[in-house]
Amino acid sequence: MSTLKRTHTCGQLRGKDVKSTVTLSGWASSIRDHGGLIFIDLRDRYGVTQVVFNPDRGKEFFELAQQLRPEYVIAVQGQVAARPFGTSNPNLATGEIEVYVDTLDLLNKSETPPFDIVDDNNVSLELRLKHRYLDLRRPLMQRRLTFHHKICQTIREYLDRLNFVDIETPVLTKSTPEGARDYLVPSRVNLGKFYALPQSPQLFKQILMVAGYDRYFQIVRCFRDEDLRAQRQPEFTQMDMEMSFVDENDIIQVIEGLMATIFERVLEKKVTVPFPRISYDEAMTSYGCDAPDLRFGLKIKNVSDIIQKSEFKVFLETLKSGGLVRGINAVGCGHYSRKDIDDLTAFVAQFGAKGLAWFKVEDSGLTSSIAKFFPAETLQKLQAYMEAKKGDLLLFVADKPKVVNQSLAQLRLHLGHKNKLIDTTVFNFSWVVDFPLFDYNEDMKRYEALHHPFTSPHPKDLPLMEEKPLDVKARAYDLVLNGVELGGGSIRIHTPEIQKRVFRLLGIDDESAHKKFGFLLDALKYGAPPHGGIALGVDRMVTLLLQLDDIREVIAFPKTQKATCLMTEAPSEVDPQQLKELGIRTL
RNA sequence: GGGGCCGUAGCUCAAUUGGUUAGAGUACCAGACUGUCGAUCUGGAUGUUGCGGGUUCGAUUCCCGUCGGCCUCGCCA
Repeated sequence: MSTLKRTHTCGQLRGKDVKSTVTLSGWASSIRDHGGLIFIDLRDRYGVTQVVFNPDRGKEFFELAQQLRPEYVIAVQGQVAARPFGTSNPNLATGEIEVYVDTLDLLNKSETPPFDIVDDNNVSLELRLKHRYLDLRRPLMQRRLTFHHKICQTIREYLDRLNFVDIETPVLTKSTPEGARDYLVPSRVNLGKFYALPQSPQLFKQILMVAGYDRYFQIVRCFRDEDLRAQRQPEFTQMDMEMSFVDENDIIQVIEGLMATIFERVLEKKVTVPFPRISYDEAMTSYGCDAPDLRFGLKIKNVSDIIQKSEFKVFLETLKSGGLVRGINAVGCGHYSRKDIDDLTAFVAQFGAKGLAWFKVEDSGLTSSIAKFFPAETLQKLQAYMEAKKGDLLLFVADKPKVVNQSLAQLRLHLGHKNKLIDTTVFNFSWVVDFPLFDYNEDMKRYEALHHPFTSPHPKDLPLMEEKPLDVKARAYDLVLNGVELGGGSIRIHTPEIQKRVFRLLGIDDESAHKKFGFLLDALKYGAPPHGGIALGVDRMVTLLLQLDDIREVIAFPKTQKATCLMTEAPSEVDPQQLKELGIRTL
């Protein structure tokens, strides 16, 4: 049983502490045994302090010190001393001093860890996740999780200051088959019935507005049973908020203030507000996607008009069947080889593009294997319109709008990274606004909500709803950082009449609307205030602010791509008795 | 559900065209060493080449299946 209790942390002692007697606890990190003298880097969450064992200060503890191995847990008591001249370590915050140990307490041994507990150990994610307790012991991971904590703490303080109330919403709730697949939880006391884990607290926060909590927020776990990506986990955390008696600008201002506060307090950086706003149409036209990376150019241009004066069948037939021909000017890529262009063609093929037409810009103008199908005048127009100079490479995709946009959006990012056009030191925020309210699903032959079915249409578009639903704009807004959607929100529908009209357009009849969302429709009847809100992906935000590209690097216990936890081995089979109680049988 | 990459010592990797004793660095163990901080020096031990099958005189290498990890398309209101 240890009698030593720490007086300081391992990151605390400085020159001014010399001669004081201290006790430190932590993990033995680097052990350097010189035979007659042993140096150990003692590590805890706060830093590293070098402790020195000298046989002159007690043989008993020196012999014990010889038994120490990496990751043994110890407490030491001793005297702080300035390091001898020339031996201080400028890489360590505590590098001016060391502790001469008088008493050593071995609190616990450790097996040899499967990997070194250091920042740059270069170990596979698989092994790190299996022994996450060791991985999280690395200072790097401790800094990341602490950063995550500070972001959340700042969010809470900021919103509290603005009178927001943190209110918890249920985790066991009702399945809403719209949107992502639900995680289901069987109910023992209601055999054959299921709860769902929330994809977001969307409906509850609207209900809270009806209940008069005009400023709500929550840092809340959300669940979606869909396939994983580096940026996507089945459970993730959202900063969710909702306000009453507001319009788009109020929400946007609160969030801009929040981001500015986070940058100031946590990153100690300035961020310029307000953030630029770009319409959905402009985003799709110039960047091919609704979350454009505005850190670089290479804008997409529509050449459907210009190339009508050509004999290139691929282009002409695409236009005839309602497709588009669009392209980008890959500035300075005129030297690309046949193979380089083949690689780009293969790249866009992933997104459905059947080909990639190209022109190189030379002294004589545009050259290409397909140039012969284009009149000289058209080639000149093309070059001028694409703002192409000698040495540039023009790349075009002809296809259905969806394929053209996605291919070029990805190609643009690919070229941006490949040619180092992106300043990775900047944080570029923008709002994407004026989204369409509906999207047409070709496979299902029906309209779908682009955002979600509770998003309010622009009032001026209300008359268009039934005749031209695709022309109706939504009062929705997405926050984009460096080409990644940080989150989105909208002003909601607050009258049952409009909500019913939207449901009807989505093919949800009154009966099923009542079954699925009856409680919301009921609530809207009893004096629902106008309201709106937003939700931001916290893990995603932290990842971006730390300039990482994998969300698992900032989540303590993430899942693998197959949605398993390598440490706990969840999910796992359960006792047949458990299933029996739930009235469930596996197939 | 589709496409791709990977799996060799505790860890990170190598191993010629398929070739006979599967190597290196590091970690580990032992010894030496009173100013190291990636300690150093000397020595030592370490393999179901993910698993199963096939082809072959011979498989880490080629083929099929399977398990696991990663990337990606679809999916993610």
